[in-house]
Amino acid sequence: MDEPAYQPASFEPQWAERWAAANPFAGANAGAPKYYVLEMLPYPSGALHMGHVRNYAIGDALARYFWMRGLDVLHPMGWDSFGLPAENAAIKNHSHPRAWTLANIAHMKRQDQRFGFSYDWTREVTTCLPEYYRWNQWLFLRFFERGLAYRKKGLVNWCPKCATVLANEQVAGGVCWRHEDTPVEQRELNQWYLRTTAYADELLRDLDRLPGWPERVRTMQRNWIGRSEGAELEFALPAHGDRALRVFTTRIDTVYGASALLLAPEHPLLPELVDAAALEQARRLRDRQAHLAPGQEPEKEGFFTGHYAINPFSREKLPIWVANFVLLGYGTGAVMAVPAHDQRDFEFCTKYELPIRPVVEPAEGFPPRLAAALEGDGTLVGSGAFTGMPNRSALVAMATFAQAQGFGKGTVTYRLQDWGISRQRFWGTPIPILYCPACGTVPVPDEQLPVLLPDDVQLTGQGESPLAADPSFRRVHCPRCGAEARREADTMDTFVDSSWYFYRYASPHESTRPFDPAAIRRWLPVEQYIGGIEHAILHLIYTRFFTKAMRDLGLCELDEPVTRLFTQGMITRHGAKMSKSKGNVVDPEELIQAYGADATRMYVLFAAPPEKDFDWQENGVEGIHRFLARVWRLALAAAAAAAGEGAGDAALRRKAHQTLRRIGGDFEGRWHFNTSIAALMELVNEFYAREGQLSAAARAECLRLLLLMLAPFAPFLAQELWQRLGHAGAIAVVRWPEFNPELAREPQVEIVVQINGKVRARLAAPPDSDQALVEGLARADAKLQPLLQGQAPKSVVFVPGRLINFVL
RNA sequence: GCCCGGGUGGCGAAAUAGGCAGACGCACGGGACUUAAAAUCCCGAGUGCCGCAAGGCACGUGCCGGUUCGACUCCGGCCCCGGGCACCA
Repeated sequence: MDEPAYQPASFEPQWAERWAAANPFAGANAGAPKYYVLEMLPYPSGALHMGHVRNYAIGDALARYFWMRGLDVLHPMGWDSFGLPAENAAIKNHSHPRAWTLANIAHMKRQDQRFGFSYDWTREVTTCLPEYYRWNQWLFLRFFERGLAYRKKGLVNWCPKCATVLANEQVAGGVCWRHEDTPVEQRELNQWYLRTTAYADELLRDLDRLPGWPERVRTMQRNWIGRSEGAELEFALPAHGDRALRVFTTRIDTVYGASALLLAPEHPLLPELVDAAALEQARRLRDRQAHLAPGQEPEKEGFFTGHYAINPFSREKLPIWVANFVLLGYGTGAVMAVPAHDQRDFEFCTKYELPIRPVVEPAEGFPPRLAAALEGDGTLVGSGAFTGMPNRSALVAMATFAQAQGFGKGTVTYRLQDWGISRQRFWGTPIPILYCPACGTVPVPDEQLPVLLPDDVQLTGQGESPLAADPSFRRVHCPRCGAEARREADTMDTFVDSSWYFYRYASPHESTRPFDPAAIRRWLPVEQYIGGIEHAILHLIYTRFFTKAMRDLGLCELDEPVTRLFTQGMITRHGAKMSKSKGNVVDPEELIQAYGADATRMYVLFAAPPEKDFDWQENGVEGIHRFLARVWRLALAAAAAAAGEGAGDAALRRKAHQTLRRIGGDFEGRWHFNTSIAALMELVNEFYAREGQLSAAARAECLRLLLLMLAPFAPFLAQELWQRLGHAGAIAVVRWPEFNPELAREPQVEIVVQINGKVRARLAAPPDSDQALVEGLARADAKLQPLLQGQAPKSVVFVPGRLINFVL
């Protein structure tokens, strides 16, 4: 009798529909300990790509496993649906960004459901809908009240292709994160900022409290925050009354060796010091700096301003220069040049023939070269009252002295800067602020939220925010004085949306506040977050900042939002990242057509450990399809049953329980699902090898275990066979089987006998045999006698169940 | 330059107590079934050498060295690949 062939298309869609209509998990383990597994929400660009499939296959396997382990699992999905591509598509199609976005969401949601991912769709969050973005506005206002949101005029990164401002985190190597061929320009604009620097220290310190995060990500965040301890010093400007130049240094111990003060070309004091021609020269230095290819270091350049400042320690008169390598955004935008103890200062001062004076004598053992003096510890020389002091001590003593004298103090400086969130775009959350000629900057009152995006708007992709050109949006009355006022026309960076979306999942329909604190206490923090490494310093710093800020606003009680973070590897093809422009994309939809959703997602897990990059293999999915068909035939075959106890029963049971141990270990440990799946294949191979020697009972029992273990990886097949074999209900809510160590134990093991590390014989022994027994067996072995030559071994190394090694 | 990863068959990989290197799969070869093909099932396979054969010997986890009875695994030095940061004072 022939069983029907394995045709996933004949049953996957039906289960997909049933699971979409009624999530089989919902409420199954209510009241049990919770497990919040979260995958980074996607931008609805149009269709799922293989990266999504990998991300969701990992999350879904975990969700399903922990469900079966009896935990109350929260596994939600949503849409990061504001952003530029929607706006560009709208310009192209003469439609509204909303239409394009919502159509994409509908399509991608169907794809998610077709894959059978176990999301709780009753918690779906869509960030471009007013019911979500009004809480962006509400949170912004709370931040504003606390001084965590503020507006300032300053130099910002501008991407000409995006036609908008970018945050520092969105610029890498001088180019836009979305347009890697487009250098970012500097513009001076009035922009809104979130005060991430208020949490710089905590964001850095708490990285040590995130052992569940990859070291790589923590390192990247540490570098990004870039804390350095040092001192700020004031250098008086005698020609400018009581004005002074503030300088940050980590080497206050070298202050007596300063030869000049160097200003960043954009330094705000510069216009007071020099004439228009010199300002123009400074501007050119800055521009040349901005247009460098990534990784390129320009030659040090600068010019003398004609002014002098007084070294507060030595009272020496130092020339003030402008230097291209001094950064306005770091420290105070001005440094003291100590050429004897800093490589960059050395290059600069050598070029412009400024004096070079060592003031730290290297400790003995250092070669008497300048390079050695640049680094390393030593004793101060030529440093006034501090001469003779070890430089480590001087770091503290001189800062203390400066503070006592009132011209400086020890400080900490961060590389991290405040997060510029203004975007000159339409498709984003409107910033809820008004500008009144009488009252100034006025927040929109809470009861007027949300500030809605208009439906009819001219999108051009040029110039300032499209909202600025919409008079009905812009014109408004001041809520304080009633005078005619103007609305802020910029919208928020979409990274604001994604900074707290997973809080919203906990109480997605809350209509009076962003989320219900009780629901947050129930579900947060996220036990396991899964996503791409590309967000290591964007999203993953912003969301940590939001958590801390919301905590200080009394909205939640968390210090950190995510306990464990997993960064999945990239899928490449022909060695390159998949992209439409390279024409090397693999469409998950086509794979479903050809091999089914189970095979597609299972291959992605089988191809490599999930944290590793892997290159797409054309016939890999086919191999998994073949395996699943093997399972199908095995489950539905009318196998000849052995009478009574089958000769293969014990061996199959053993293999099944060994598999249970391995897969359980993979889920609790490293998530090397490739080996979990390999273990399942071994089990199926064992089935085939033992076919005909199995009792009906043992066969049914092991088949049941196989299906349960398959459920996290190929849920449709597991469910379909579960039903066909006459088991009731949803396999997803069946308890994960208990591992039985008795059944998994080998009846006997092969012991490898070595002499001086060379394999000389093999012999069978009970699995828990002790050293004396195995040693006795080995000596009794006739072959071994001549090799031992009657010698008593110096020592015997015994590894239970593995080997015995005689050391002669 | 600094900081993280990584380097194992034709390919993806496995080996998480320092203990049989290459599980599992892809591709490949052979056989069974078939009129035939596909599908399926079974078998083979790191490299080299010896042997009619069963089998045996040597070498083998980027390179060099060390520790150890024994090293993909630990230690020291180096090479290569990928990623992050980078004139941060």
